[in-house]
Amino acid sequence: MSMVGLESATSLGSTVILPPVSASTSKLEDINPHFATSHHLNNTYHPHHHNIHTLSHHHIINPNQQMLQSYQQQPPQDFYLPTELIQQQQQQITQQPTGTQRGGNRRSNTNALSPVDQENCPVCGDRVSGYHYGLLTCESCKGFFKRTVQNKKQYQCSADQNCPIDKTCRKRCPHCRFKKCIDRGMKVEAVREDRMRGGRNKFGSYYKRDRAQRMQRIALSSGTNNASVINTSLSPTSTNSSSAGSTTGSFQATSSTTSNTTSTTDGMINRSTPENSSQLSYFDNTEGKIKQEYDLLIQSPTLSNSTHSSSNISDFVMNRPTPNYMQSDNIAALLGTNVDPQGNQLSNTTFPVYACIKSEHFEPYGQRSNQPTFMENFMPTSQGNVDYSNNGFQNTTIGHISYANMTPITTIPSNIASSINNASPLLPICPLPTETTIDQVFYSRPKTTNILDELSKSLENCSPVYHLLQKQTNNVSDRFQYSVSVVEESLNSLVSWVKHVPYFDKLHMDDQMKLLYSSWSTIHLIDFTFAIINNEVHPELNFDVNGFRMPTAVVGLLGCESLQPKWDELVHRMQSLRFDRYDYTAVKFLALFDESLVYGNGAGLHENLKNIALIKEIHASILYSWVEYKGLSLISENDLRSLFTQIRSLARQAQKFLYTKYQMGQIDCSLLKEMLRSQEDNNPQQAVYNSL
DNA sequence: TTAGCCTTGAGT
DNA sequence: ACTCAAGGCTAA
Repeated sequence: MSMVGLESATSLGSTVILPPVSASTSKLEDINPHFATSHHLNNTYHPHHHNIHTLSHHHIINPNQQMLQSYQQQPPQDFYLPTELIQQQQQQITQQPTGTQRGGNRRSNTNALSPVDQENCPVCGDRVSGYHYGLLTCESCKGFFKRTVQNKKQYQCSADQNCPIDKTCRKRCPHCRFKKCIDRGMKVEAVREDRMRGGRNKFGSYYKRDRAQRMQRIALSSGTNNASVINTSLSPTSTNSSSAGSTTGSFQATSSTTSNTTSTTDGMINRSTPENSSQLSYFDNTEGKIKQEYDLLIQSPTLSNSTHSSSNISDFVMNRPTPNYMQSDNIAALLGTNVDPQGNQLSNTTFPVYACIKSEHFEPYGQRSNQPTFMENFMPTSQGNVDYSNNGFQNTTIGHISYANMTPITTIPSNIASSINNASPLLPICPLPTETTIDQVFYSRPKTTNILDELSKSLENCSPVYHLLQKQTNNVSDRFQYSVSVVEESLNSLVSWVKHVPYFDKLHMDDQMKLLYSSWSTIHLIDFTFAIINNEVHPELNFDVNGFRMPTAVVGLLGCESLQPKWDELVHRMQSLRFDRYDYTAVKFLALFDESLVYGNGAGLHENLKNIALIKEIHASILYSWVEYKGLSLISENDLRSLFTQIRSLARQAQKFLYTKYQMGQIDCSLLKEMLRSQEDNNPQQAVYNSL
């Protein structure tokens, strides 16, 4: 083996790994402080200590893995290639000479139209050798992932847990490499506990579907003589009628041209995890019935052969984004999904990182019929009261609000039962909040805990503003383009971060996207404004290389320099209110959980939010906490609301400015374009931001 | 330890 | 019979 980078292999268990490169060169996606230093793992790998520690062995659940990240340009519509074309393409793949498809050299036939040929490993950028543990990866990352899970290794990063990972330096920091594997969607459950070889697992159908989509995208983007066939498949009649659960979207012919070049420092890594990656949804309740259900399934023989009805939990285990967002599932893919094919909400789902599974082949699961289905766990039992101890609502609070004393109902009239699926995941099963309930929630709050305290913990996951600014120093032609590139990076960071925000991650993905669409510019402005007034970044950017200067605030204003006077006013007001980190946290989360924000004036549109009640609850709680915090300084709630509104208004004006730039074709960033496009998609009749 | 190649075996 | 994603083996 050739020695790569700073690593040198010595004797057993003593590979020396020198410190990774500077954190400033890391990818935003790698910054994931939620990544648990698993205490499930036995072997702690300390590169600097040259030894291996043995820790106790017990399972952990990493709440971070609710959603898979996907970094590919996403389809505008939910349509598919004709089955014949897909089959044709599959034949091209399978008609390769046997014996040449081994290991890393398989799929070397360049004529084959296969994802394996087209993709780079989403972890390190090396050549993909096939699906491994839920993801198209290279052989080395497959092996690395397998070793890590099988041997329960625990690594330690000697830097800031955001080391870049690419083909040349993937060996330097196994901690960050594994983190990236997880972040990109590799599934520890696919590593067999009993190490049984061969056979198939329940991911098969997912791989098949994903492969079909990839081939479709490849076909669409290749612009070959298949084009005529493809185009006919894109008729409007086929775009909106896809059956839920059967598809995961397809690909836009023009979208792939810009998707893989998003500014990142480890440019070798294409954004190439499975688009619309499905995820395993799972209750974060070790004792819970849901997990038992999950385990039962995941240890089961192949699902496709199971005798289960199609409506059992298996439908929820591998779930898909809803077709509604196929036109914008760049974000959808980044967010992942926690909705089931029927569009019901899967809330309170987390992902078992170190739940390495037993082989599926030997595990009996005949008792399954005695287990409640996933949805049954949400529903009242017919025998009596709901058992909250096992349904995921146990000890649930919003900040300082406890719902423990709520009385569940035992039967639900059919006309309101359907609303339960859209109800707050934080509420016990209770079809409609009563006045009493609301009173209890909002006016009898114990002061021991605070939702902002809870939410603020997730801020550790945010990329600092200076980091965003630092990363965008190349290929910048002018101030506006620089701003746009930073905004794009900021959006990447935002989407990464938001997945780990408490409560947000429990929302239906449709809601998550709507909130993101309507809050991104405000959050971006808040981040930059606070960074400036808090002296985290210099108020002026000076580019020696490019020869231009600009106020940092302009970046916060999405490149709109004419808004600077208004921004100055805002800052003046913030400073007069002694705007501090707590205020920053409050405003940021108010912006995120703002149901009234959705789509500008959005008359009635907020009703489209599936979890409107929860979002309102959270918003109110945040405001309450903020008022409480500011209470001693003679600032009224209205002052705070007004400040928030002012920030939001400014951000929307900036967004309006950017939208005109977008219409003029001056923006070439995929995420940003999606954000700007969203206002068209969702509100074509209204000039969304006319309400400013 | 890594990573490329090999073996396996349920699914098709 | 073939596929392909698991696990295994082993040179570096």
